[in-house]
Amino acid sequence: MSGRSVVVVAVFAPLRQTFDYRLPKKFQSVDNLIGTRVLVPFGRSTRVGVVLDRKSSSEVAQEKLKALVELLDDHPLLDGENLKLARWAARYYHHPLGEVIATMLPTRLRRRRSLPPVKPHAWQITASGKQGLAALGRNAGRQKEVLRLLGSGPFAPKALASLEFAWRPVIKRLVAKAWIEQIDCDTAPVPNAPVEPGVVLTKEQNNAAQMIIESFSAFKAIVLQGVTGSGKTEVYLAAVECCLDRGGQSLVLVPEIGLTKQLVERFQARFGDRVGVIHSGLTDLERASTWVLCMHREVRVLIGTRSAVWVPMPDLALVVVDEEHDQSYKQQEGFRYSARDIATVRAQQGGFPVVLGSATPSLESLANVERGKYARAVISSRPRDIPMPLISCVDVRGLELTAGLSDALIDAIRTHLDRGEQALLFLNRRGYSPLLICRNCGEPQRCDQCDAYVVFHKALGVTRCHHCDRQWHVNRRARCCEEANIAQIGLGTERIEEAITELFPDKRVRRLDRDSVRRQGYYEEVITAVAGGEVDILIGTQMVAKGLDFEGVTLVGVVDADSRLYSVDFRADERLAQLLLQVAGRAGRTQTQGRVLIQTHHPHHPVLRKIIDDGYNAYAEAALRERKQAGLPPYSAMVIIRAESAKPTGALDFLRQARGLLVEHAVARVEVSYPIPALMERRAGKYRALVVIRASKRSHTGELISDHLERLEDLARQARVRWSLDIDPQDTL
DNA sequence: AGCACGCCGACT
DNA sequence: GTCGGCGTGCTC
Repeated sequence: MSGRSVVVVAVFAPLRQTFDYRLPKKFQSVDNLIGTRVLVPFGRSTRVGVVLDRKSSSEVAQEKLKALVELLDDHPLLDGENLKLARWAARYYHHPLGEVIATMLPTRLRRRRSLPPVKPHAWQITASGKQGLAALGRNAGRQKEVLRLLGSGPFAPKALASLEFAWRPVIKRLVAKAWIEQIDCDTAPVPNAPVEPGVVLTKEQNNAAQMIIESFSAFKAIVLQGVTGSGKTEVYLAAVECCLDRGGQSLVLVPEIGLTKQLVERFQARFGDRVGVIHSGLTDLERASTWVLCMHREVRVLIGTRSAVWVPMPDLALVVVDEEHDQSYKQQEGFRYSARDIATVRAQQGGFPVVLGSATPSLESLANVERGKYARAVISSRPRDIPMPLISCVDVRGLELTAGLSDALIDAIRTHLDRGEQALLFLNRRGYSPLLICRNCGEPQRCDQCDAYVVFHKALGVTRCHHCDRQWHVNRRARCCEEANIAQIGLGTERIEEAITELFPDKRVRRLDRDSVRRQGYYEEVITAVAGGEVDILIGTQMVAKGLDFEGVTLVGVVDADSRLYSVDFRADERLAQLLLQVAGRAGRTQTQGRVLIQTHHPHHPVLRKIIDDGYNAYAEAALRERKQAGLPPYSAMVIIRAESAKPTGALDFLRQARGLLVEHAVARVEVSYPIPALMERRAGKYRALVVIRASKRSHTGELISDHLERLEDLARQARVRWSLDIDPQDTL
C-alpha cells in the first residue's frame, strides 16, 4: 500500500470502535485531514464522521476496506486540543467517541451540511436589478420593496428582519435573477475598544480578579464564592477583559437561556461585537454560525449554555462557569456529561484558569478546595453595603391556611406592597392541584403510563401527568367509582395565583412556570415587566429562583419547603440549601432590607436551622462531614447503571445479571448495589431500575466499567432493554 | 442505532 | 404455498 492512504474515522454512530477507510487518490494530496468531516460508506448507507488519524496501512483486511466518499470541509473543524478533549470525555463517560465528537458539533454540522459563511454578508442591488426594478409589475410588491430597500445601500440579513413578510424566498428569487448579489462586508464597523469602561472594583472583587489574572498561562481552578448581589459579574468582566488584552479567547458558561440575556447585555456593553452567544433559543443556523466564528477566532468571548463547553476556540485562555452548582450543567440523557467538569478538564488540558462562580458552591467544588486542589476567592460583602435579607421560618403547624398561605405571609406581602415594593412567591409545583382524590373510595387519580398522580390544570381544563406527555379532559370519568366525587387536594402555582388574585384584587399578579412560558417570548415579557416595576406579585417555580435580578423585590415567600426536607436522595438537602439561598438572593438588592419567609411544618429541622442560623458555609461544612462519614460523593466515586424495559421485570432482570458480572470481578472496596426499582418505577409505559456502583477511587469504578462494557452490551441486547451509564450522577433515583 | 438475514406461525 | 413476527449479527 502506498504511503498514508488510510484514514481512521470516528463515525457518528453509537459504536465503540473507530473505522478505517481507504483514502482515494484525489484526496491524498490534502495535507491536513485530521479533524475534518468526511462522508463514508457505512453498512448499507453512508454516514458522517470525523478523521482521527492518517496512516499507511490498516489491520483491516484489504477487501473489507471501503473508500472514503467525500471530504465535507476544506479545513479541519477540530484541532488536536478538541480531539484530545473528546477522547478524554469518551473514556471518562464510557461513551462512544463518534457520539462524543458529534456532540461537539452544532446539529447542522452533524449531517452533511456545509459550513455557514464565516464572514458577515450582505446583499447589494446589481445594475440589472436597478433596471429590473423599473420594469417590475404591480403584483411583485415584495420584490419591489426589497429592491427599493437595497437601492439605498447593501443590507445585512439582520437589517432585513424589520420587513413584515417572509423576505428570504424573495431574496432567493432575486439572487437567482442576478438582480441582487451577496457580498462580504468586512467593512462593517467592529468596535474594538471597550464600549463601556469597567466600574471600579471593590477590594474583594479586585482580589478575586487578581487571583484569576495572576494564574493566566497555567491551569488553576478558582471557586469564586460571592453572595448574590456581590458583583461576581464585575469580576468575570475584569478577568475576561484582561484575557482579551493578552490575545486570548474566553468562554463563559451559564446555566439556562433565561439567565443569559442580562449577562449577555453586560458583556456586549463592555466588549461589543467580540461577544458571541450560543443557547437553545437560537436556530440551528445561528448556533452553527457562532460556532464557526469561534473556531475562526472572530468571536473572542463566547457566552453559552451547557453545549457551548465544546465549541472550538483556538486561543481559549479563560473559562468561567457561572452558578457552577446548577444542575442544568449535567446532561440528563444520552451522553450524560457535566459541562462544569468538562470545562475544568478543558482548562487543565489547555493550561489556563477556570473560574467556578456561585453564591452556593457545590459540595464537589468545596471538597476540592478543602483538598487543596482548587483555590477559593470569597466576596462576602455587597457593594454599596446593601444589607443581606433576613431569613425566617413561618411555623405553619395547626395554622389555618388560605390556599396554602399563612396569615403571616399574607400580611407580609401586604406590608411590602404598601411600601411600593414587590413580592415573589416560590412554589415548586405547577398546575392547580397536584392530587385529585375520590371522596367515595379515597383513590387518587393516576396516570396510566406512569406510577404518578395526575395534576389538575384549571386554566386548560385538563388533568396532566408531569412525567410523560399525557393529558385528559377534566371530565374524563374517574376509573375508581361509578359516581366518583373528586376532591382537589394540595396546591400548585396556578392555585396560588388564583388565591393571590382574590386576596389582592387591585394588584398586578404574574405567574412564571413551565406551563406559562410555553408561549414564545412570555418569559422575557414577564421578566421585563417585573424588572420595570409593572408587576406587584410574581409567583413561580424553580425558574424564578435562578439569577434573576429584580431591584424592587424585597419579599420572597417560600410557600412549601417541606417536600424537600425528607427525600430519599442524599443530595436533597444540598439542593434545598442552594435553592433557599438562591431565592433569598432575589430579595432586597437595593438599600431596603429584604425578607425571606419560609413556610414549613418542621421549623426545627436541623438542615433548615443550619442554613438559616449559620449560613451556607456552615451548612456545607456539616454536610461534607456527613458525606465523608457515609462514604458518599464527593468522597467517593459513583456510577449508576440505569435500565428500562417494556417488560415489568425486564430492567431488574438485566441489572441482576449485570450486577452478577460486576461483583464477580470487582476489586475490594468497589460496592455494587442490588438492582433497585426507580423511585417512579413505571414512567411513560417503561419499567425502570438502577444499580449504584460506589468506590473510594474513580479509577476503580472506571476500570470495572471499561473491563465489562462489551459483556454489558451483550447482556442488554439479549434482554432487550435500553440501558445507560451515568457517571457522577446528580440524581440517585 | 439502523438494517438485513433468518427461521417459525396465520393467511390467500 | 407466502407474508411477517422479532432474535442475531454486522457496520472499516
